[in-house]
Amino acid sequence: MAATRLRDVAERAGVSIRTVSNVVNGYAQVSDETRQRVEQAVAELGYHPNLLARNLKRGRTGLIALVVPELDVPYFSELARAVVAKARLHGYTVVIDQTDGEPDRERELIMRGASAALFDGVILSPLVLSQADLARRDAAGPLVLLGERIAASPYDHVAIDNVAAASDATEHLLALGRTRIAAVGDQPYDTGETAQLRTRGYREAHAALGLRVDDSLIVSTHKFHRSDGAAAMADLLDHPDGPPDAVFCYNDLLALGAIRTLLTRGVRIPDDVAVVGFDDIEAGRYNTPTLTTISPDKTMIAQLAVDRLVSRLDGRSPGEPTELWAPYRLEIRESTGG
Amino acid sequence: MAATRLRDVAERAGVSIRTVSNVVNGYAQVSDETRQRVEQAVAELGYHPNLLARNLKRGRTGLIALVVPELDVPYFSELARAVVAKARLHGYTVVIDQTDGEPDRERELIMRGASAALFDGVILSPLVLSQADLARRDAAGPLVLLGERIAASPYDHVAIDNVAAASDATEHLLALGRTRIAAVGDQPYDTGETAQLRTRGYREAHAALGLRVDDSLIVSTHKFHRSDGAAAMADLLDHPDGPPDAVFCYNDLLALGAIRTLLTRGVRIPDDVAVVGFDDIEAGRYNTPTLTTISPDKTMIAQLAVDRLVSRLDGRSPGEPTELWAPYRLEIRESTGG
DNA sequence: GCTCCACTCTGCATCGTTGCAATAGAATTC
DNA sequence: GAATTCTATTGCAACGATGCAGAGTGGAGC
Repeated sequence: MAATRLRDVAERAGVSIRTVSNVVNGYAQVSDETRQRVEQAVAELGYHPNLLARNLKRGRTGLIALVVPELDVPYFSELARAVVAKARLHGYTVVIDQTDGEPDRERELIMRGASAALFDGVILSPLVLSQADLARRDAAGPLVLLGERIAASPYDHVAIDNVAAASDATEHLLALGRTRIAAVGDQPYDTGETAQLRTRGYREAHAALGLRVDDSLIVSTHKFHRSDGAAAMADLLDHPDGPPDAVFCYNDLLALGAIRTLLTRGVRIPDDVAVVGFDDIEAGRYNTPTLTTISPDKTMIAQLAVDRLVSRLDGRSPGEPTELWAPYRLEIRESTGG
Repeated sequence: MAATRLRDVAERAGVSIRTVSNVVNGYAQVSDETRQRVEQAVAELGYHPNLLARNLKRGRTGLIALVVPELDVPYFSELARAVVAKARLHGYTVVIDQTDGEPDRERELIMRGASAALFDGVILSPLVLSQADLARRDAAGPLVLLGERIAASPYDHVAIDNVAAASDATEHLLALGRTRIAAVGDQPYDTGETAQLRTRGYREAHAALGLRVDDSLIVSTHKFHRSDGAAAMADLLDHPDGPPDAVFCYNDLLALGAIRTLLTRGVRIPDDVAVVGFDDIEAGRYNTPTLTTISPDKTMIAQLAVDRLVSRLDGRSPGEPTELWAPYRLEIRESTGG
C-alpha cells in the first residue's frame, strides 16, 4: 500500500537515490547497464514519482486552475474544453473548479489557489468577484480574467466586445423590421457587469437609428438558465401592450427557454417573434428552430488566455496588464428567419 | 514575488516557526498575546500556507480527481456538478479532468494521478479503458468506477441497470403500439460496453413480448453526439422498408440530433415517430417536443461514488469491491406523447 | 608512471511544512 | 522553599524529491 519511493528503487537496483532520479528524469550521463537495472527496478516496483515532492522542490506544478461559475452551463463547459486543449499544447494540465457563484469560493480559489503553490496560475471567469476582492489578492501566481470586464484591475483580461456584439444582434433584429424588441437578461446590480454591457449595446443600436427604447421591454433575470428565459418570456407575452415582435436574450440558455415558452403558447418563430441568443452553444445549433446567436470565438478566447498566462509564467511579457479582445460573429439561423 | 513562508512570519512576529504553524493550524495552546502577534504578521505579509509542502508532510491532499471523457457533454457536466457538491460535504475538493476519450490520457490519469500523491482518490468514468489496463494499475489511492461495467475489476463500481433501463424504454414504445422501433447508438466493439447493455435491454423488451427484432433497425454510431444522432436518423428515414415508427436513442444528445432531423424532414413527433432518449439532460426538458428519457439519478450516482471513495480513504469499509446500483426512472414527455 | 580528462555515480543540503518530544518558565501544591 | 504540575513555546527530524558540487573510476596522452 505504501507508495514506492526513489529510495526503494535505489535499494533494489543497488544504486544511489540520486542515480535513480537521474534515470527517471533523463538527466546526466548514465551507463546503459545502470540505466537498464534502474528501469527494471522501476518497472518491478511500479514506481511513479511523487509529484507533490517533485513540485515542491522544483517550485512549479504544471497545473493551471480554471475557475468557472457553473460547469453545467454549456458555454463554460465548451470554453473549458478549449482551455484544456490549448493548455496541453504548452505542457500544462488544467484543473477545473466550479464556484457555483459563491463569492467565498471564488475568493478562496484565487487567493489561495496560486499562492498555495498548488497551481502555477489561474484563469478566472468571475461571477461575483469585485474589483476590491481582486485588489486584495496577494497571491504570487499570475491570473487572467475571462469575460467580465472589471475596470482597472491589475490583471490581464480576455473578452469580446460585449457592447458591440449586443448592438449587432439588436441591429439585426431592427433590420428585419422589428419594432418592439425585448431584451432578456439584464442585471442592473453589482455583479451583472456583462449584462449591463449588453443592455448598453441594445440601447445603442436603437439610438443609432434614432429609435426610443421601451424600458418595460428590458427584463431582468436572476440567473441565465433556461428556466429564467422561459419565465421571462411568459411575462413578456402578457405585456400590457401585447407581446414583443423580437427578443434578444443575453445568452443561449435564456433564448432556448424563451423559445420553449413561445412554442408552447403557439407563437410562431420567427414570424411572430424573432429570437436571438448569445454564446453559440451546441444546443442552439440543433434546436428547432435553430438559434440565431452571437458566436464568440471560444477557441480564440481560450488561446489568448492560455498564451498570456503561459507567457507570464515563463517570465516573458512582464509588461502591464492588457485587455485582449477575441472576435465574435453574428450567426444568423432560423430563429430570425436565416 | 517570492511567496512568504512560515519562516518569514516567524521572524516578523519574533517567534519560532513551530509556533506560527501552531497558530495557523489551531494546534496546541498559544497565549492570546502571541497568537495576536502572529496573526498580525500573517496578515501583514499576506501569508498562505504552501499546500504542496503541507500535503507532502501530511500525506494527503484533500483532492479527488474526477476523470470524464468529455466535459461539454451535458451528462458529464451535470454529473460533475453533483460530484463536486457531494465531495465538498466531505471536505474534499474535486479536480475535473477530461480525457477526450484518449486511451493514453485515461491510463495516465488513473495510473499516475493517485500514485503520484497529487490526488487522494480517483473517480473514473472510463470510455476506453480495458480490464487489463485496470489490472495493471499499481497506484495507491482508491478508485471508483462510474458508468461502464468492467467485469470483475477489483474496484468499486457505480452504475444504473442499463439493461433494465433500456428494456423499460423500449417497452414503453412497444406499449404505445409501435412496431418498428429503431435503436440508435449501438457500439458493437470493445469499448462500447454500455451501448451493448442497452442493446441487450432493447432486445429483451422485444423478446418478452415474443417479438422479433429487425437488426437493420439497430444503428451504430461512433460517438454519442447530436451530429451522430442526426446522421443516424437521416439514414433511418431512408430505410428500404420505410422509416421506423419509433426510435430509442442511447443518450439524449443522439435523440436531440434525431429530433432535429425528423422536424427538418417534416416528420411529426410523436405521431409519425416517437423518440426516447437516455440521461435526462436539461436540454431535453426544454426541447420542443420535450424528450421522453431514462433519467438516472445523478445525485445518487455522485453520492454513492463519493461516499464509497471517502469511506475507503478513511480506512472504513476495507471490504471487497462492490457494485453499487443507482436508481433510474422513465420520464415520459412529449416526444412519446406524454 | 604520472597527469589529466571524461564519464559515472554519489552525498549533502534544501524545498516549506508538520509530528514528536522536550524545554523553559510560570503557577500550584505541600 | 522544594517538588510538582501545567502552559507556552521550541528544536529536530522527516515527508520524497532535485540542484549542486564532488568523488571515484578508467582510459588517453606524454
